[in-house]
Amino acid sequence: MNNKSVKKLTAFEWKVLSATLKIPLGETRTYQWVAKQIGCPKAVRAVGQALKKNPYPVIIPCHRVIKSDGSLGGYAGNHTGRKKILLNKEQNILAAMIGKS
DNA sequence: TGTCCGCGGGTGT
DNA sequence: ACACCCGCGGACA
Repeated sequence: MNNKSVKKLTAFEWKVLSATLKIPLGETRTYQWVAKQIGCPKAVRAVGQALKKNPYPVIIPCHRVIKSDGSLGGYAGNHTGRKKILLNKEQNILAAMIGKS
C-alpha cells in the first residue's frame, strides 16, 4: 500500500482512502460508515477532510461517500450536483455492464 | 425544521 | 505549541 512515491499521507488518511475504495460500485456509504471502518466513528469530519485532500481523486470515489441522512454532502452542494451526476453515471455504467453480460 | 455544539485529525502559523 | 479549518453528526430548540 505504502509507496515511497506517495505523498505525505498519514495512516488515518490511508485508512479513509482504503475504506472508501472498499465501497462497492454503484453503492454509497456514509462518512460515519467510513469513520467506523477506520476505527474512529467520531472522526467523521476528519474523514471528509482526508477525502478532500485525497491524492488520487480518480481512484477514490469521493462521490460515493455521502452524509448519513442521504444528502450528498457539501462537495456536491458546491457544484452542480457533481456527486449525484457521477453516482448516476456510475450506476448507469454498472447497469450497462450487467446488461452486456 | 432550523441552529448549535462537539468530536477527531490536518494543516498552517 | 496553538488556532483555525472541514465535504459531519447528532442533540436541542
